[in-house]
Amino acid sequence: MNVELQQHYGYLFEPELLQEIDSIGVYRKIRQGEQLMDIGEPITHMPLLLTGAIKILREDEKGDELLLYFLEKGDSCAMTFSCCMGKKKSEIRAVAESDVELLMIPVEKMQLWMGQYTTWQHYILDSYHTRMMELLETVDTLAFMKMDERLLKHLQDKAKVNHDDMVQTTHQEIALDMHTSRVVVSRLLKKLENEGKIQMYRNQIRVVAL
DNA sequence: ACATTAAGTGATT
DNA sequence: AATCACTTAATGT
Repeated sequence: MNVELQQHYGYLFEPELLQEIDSIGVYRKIRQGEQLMDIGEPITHMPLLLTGAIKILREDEKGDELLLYFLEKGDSCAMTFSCCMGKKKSEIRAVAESDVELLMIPVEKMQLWMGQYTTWQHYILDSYHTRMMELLETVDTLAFMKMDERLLKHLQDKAKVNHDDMVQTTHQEIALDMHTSRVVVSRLLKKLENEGKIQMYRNQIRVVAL
């Protein structure tokens, strides 16, 4: 049995279900920055995160991206639930935020388990709810917060999912994630640094205010 | 030493 | 807050 699986999901599922997940789930390791899923791709599997974090992005007609939320260990992607039922295509893009280990569960199995295991049912519904809440939070952030607040929140989130106050990124990358320009990011970052909330280095930012 | 990439700045809309 | 044009700084070859 996979150690990480036992560790992060052991308390959620009964032994029989864990056993099934362990034998059926396809173990995959993804390096940081690699893409797991793209917009328009059909969804065949559902990911169960074991280690690391994934960022979920939306894209507009022009190919500009916008970060929706992060997934961490113990999380799964809500989009798969709704999409795979009707054999729909993905509406989002998933990119490994850090090195990631995960188990891929075939859609058919996840449907089967819905009827077989109540713990699985709860997990799926609960996960769906959590994703929905996160989505609402990002909507709030976009609608009500100013750029400088959004920027700080983004850095804090990034620090959180990576479990490191040293965020490894460039101004350009942040700008892409937040759908703004690099110049704006640079200026706001400097402001945040003056306020003592962060410290800047090349390719790195230390988040002081967590 | 030179080229490339990241970050800083002032001006304009 | 976005864009342009340009400078400066850090890093790789």
